[in-house]
Amino acid sequence: MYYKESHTLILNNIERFIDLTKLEKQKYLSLLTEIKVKKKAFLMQANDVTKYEYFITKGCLKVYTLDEDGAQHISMFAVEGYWTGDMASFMTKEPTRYFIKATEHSELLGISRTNYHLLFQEIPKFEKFYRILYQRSLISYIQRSNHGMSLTAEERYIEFKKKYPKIVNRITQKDLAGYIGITPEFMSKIISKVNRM
Amino acid sequence: MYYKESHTLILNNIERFIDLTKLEKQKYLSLLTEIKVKKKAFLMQANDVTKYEYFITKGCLKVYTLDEDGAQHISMFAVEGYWTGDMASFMTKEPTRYFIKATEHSELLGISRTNYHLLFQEIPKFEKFYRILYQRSLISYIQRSNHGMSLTAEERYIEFKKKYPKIVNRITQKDLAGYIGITPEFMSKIISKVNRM
DNA sequence: GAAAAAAAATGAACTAGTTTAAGACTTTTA
DNA sequence: TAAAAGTCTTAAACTAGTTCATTTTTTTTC
Repeated sequence: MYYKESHTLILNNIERFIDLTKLEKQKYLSLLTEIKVKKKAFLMQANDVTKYEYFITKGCLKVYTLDEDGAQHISMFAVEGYWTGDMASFMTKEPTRYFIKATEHSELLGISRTNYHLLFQEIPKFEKFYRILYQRSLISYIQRSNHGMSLTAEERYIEFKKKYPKIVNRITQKDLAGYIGITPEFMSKIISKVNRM
Repeated sequence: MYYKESHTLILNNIERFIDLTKLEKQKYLSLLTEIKVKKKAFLMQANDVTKYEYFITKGCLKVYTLDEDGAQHISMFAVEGYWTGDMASFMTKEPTRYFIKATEHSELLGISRTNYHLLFQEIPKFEKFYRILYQRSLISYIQRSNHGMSLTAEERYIEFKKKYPKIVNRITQKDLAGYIGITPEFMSKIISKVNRM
């Protein structure tokens, strides 16, 4: 039995934490929707009520909010193998404050709210999968929220490069600045300084 | 059937997300350990391998890391009704980088690593409980990590007061500075400025 | 309840990061 | 493939936040 590449990718991701029978895999895959997003297109915009949670099988997207001055505060870059979306809006049906924009042509698998809840009824061990997935994300966000408030911008940049060496080369300096939490001008200074060292 | 106050508190917390039978409640409570921590005593110190995850039934604790200069970077204040610990160390058995210190005489219920895993075998619906608990924590940490890098210290202070009005009065200004991510001196200036407004 | 220790306030000199502006370089689009 | 739009660099003037030092106030301890 062969799966297409995107399906292999998502099943491998899930089988890090739980085992699935062939039948369960089929059932699971049947609950997903394939989505393509062209470069510069939006997967989500502020005030949307988001209907899906997403798994990226190809490409790169940035998740961000806009402040009054129009500056982008980027909360994550999502590439192949990452999960993304706005969980708050997904769960509560409240409109989102986030934008999700493809920075490359991207392909995703989405699970709708209905199917997300159905999934737990049909294959209860997905509770375990999500329990562990959220637990791990939580660990890294706790760290990020601390570092954001205690490290200098230069230290955060060096850490980002170490933690996500593959992502650095796929995004613009401007977007990286939006993630690190500084202006593009200061990002430019930091990079030239760090490269000189 | 009556439960003691601390047991009522933790059961109510759990029953926000799942229903439990009397038997399940008894089973669950039997897996917990009661812990008391005197003011200024440590529940956890860097390099410990943490054996428990905690639920606070009384008191207040601060969770923090120390930097090279000895400054405390506080990641949370845990009061009655909150869950705390170091999930990374709890899960992986790696030594923690965190300190958890009681800022008031505190009482907690702890679940050991063994019992945590046993719990999922004995009462599988706890997977759901933790799935939702982690999901909600994740939502608020994502927000905090963004705000930490995009709001000014004054904005973060105002937001903290709005979000945790009861906690503000229980902690020192110095500790609040460690949470906001600034020096105690600048915290003092912000507070006097905001009060003047 | 006096002495000691810790927290809070204030101010002056400093540094990390912002703003504004302008020119060079790169990518996108027609 | 030329023009337009966006990105990157540099620099000068500025502001948010730090550091260090001192005094006052509050809390802890014996």
